[in-house]
Amino acid sequence: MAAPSVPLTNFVTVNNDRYFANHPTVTLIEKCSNSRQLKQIHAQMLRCGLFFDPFSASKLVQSYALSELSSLHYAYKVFDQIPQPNLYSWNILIRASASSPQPINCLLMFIRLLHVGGEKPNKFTYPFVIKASAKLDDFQLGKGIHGMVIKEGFSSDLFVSNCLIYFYSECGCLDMARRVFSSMSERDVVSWNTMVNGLAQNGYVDEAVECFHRMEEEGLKPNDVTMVGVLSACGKKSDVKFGRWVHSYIETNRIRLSLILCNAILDMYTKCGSMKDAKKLFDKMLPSKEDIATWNALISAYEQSGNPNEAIAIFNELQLSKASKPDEVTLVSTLSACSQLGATEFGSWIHVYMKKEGMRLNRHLVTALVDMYSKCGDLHKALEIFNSVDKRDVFVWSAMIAGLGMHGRGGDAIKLFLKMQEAKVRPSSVTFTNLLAACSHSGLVEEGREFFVQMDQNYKIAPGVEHYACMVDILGRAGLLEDAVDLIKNMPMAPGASVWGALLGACKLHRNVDLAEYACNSLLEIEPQNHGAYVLLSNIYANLGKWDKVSELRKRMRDVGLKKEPGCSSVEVNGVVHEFLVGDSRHPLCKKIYSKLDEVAARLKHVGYVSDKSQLLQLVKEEDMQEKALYLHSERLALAFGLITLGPSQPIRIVKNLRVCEDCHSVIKLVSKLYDREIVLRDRYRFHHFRGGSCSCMDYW
DNA sequence: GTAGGGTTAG
Repeated sequence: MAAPSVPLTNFVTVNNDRYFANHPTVTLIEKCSNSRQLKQIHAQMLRCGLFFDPFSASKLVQSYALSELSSLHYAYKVFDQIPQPNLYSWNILIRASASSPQPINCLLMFIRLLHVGGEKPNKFTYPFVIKASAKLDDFQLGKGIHGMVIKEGFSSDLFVSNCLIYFYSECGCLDMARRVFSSMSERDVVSWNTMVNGLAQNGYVDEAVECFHRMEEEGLKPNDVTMVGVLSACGKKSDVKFGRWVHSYIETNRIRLSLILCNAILDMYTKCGSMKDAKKLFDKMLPSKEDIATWNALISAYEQSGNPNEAIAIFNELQLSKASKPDEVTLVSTLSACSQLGATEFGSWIHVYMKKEGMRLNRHLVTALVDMYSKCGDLHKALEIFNSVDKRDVFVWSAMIAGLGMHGRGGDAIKLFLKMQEAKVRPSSVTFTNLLAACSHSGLVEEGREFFVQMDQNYKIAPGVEHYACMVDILGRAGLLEDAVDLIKNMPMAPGASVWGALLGACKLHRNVDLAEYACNSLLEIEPQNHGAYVLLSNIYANLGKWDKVSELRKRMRDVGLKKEPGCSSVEVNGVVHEFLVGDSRHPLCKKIYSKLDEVAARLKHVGYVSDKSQLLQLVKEEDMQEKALYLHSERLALAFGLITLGPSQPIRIVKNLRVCEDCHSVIKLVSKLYDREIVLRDRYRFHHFRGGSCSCMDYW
């Protein structure tokens, strides 16, 4: 005789489950306050046969899968013991899996239900399966499910439709989201919220705001979730005036100030550049600090307002206080702060922390890691992360293209862009900015021109002012100054400061003084306080020996109350970032640093090196002092400190706030050879990898 | 004869 497939029991399987609906043991399930009690009831149900009643078993599965005592894994095991699970039980697991870290299980269960379930999915099944498709970012799958929804007659269900709007928005297919939304015969607040948020998330910010107004007109009362979407749109528009209006709207309409809503307001002010409003709100929020979201808001506020040191200080405070555990959002912002500082060691530490905590890499984290490793000079590591993930969205691709570009690997950036197309990921306007910047760093003129045309014609992305600036940069660096000027003259919008800045840089490179004066004056009309413009023009004059013009310019700077932005370089040693200003003597190892510089100078002289003083602002007339001024450039102090403190096999990674001057560039090249060191320098525009006496930029920057 | 959906970040 064949062995029975179910455990041997004396109990009879009960098919008429109605009988047990109000069984006292079943009603006890909901009263359990810990998992031990739940397991006791479970045992009792097995003993008396109640477990084999589908209704009672479903209540048990529900408790395991969805209550605070939940263990989805255990719920699955219990489910597999039920001889004939009812649709309710199936739906419980489908629902719980959709919002679990492995939404794929939701679909596996759905398929199992279709094949062996013996019951058809109902209106409670579909919303979760659609949600899981959205979380898996699987457009084809979701579309297929949408087809089933129509076929099975659930397309008029409010919940199903709302989920479909959510799904299509998540996949970036706003046309379909709008179509579902407008085909609905009734819409509730969730329908509107999903639409407002979907529009805002996909960058249709004006339409999101319009949708919010329409919602009001149609007599629906917006709630906190609606306002989060509207604020997200404000942040993306950088429209602080409207943002303040929304803030007061929330207060006058007494909309529930959930923590997420508070954070969204905070975030909006930060994005609009109003740290004053942000700080005011944050101080009011302090009592809820044990919540990670509030910490996140503060960290990201500092990070996004250009105060990365403060952001990291808050992160450390959070770690020390143990008030709350960092989550994905915390790490994204903190990684971004590391990117700004070039703090490789701290950034890598966060990466290790994530692995240790078993955090799943979401797309935001992947982007942040790729960005951090790229900007900290470790392109190899950035590529490793990029290659290790199989789902890449437009942000991940764009970040990697930017990374390759800033390291002077324009050709590889273009190859990656082609791969991105093979992967059928639609490039955004940011992708093209990064791609054009990559062409610029590598001097790829024809490729740049081609992409500039393609983005408009093939991808229907109209070039913005930033794309024009890149294009002017590409043409200008290559010496095609006339083409650059033509392009500016034919721009459909007013050329911004970035466009004139690019032209000015090109003029400096090619020593075109007339055009430089024109570019500089145009730039100063827009930004009268722009240090860089004065410095660049002054360098051009100095290059040509027009000292009278230099001093005239210096006077003009003084008149508008400007000082040259001091050069500042940093180098990270053992996780600590050391900062040096030009001519700095504040560092405790100051004496050693200067004697190292003397040694470097002597060795350089020995190999016949002569310094190039053409780029100095004419601060000092004496030859001797001029040499001294170069000598004191912040990147050299950082370099000397790196030589003293880092082991011979450790690369010296320097971050500078301004562009590296030509003389320092030559010196660092020589040092990399004489001292057999790998030196990575990040300046305001790009990376320079020095090794064996040459630089990855091929002296083109 | 049990039940469900939408929110902050790069």
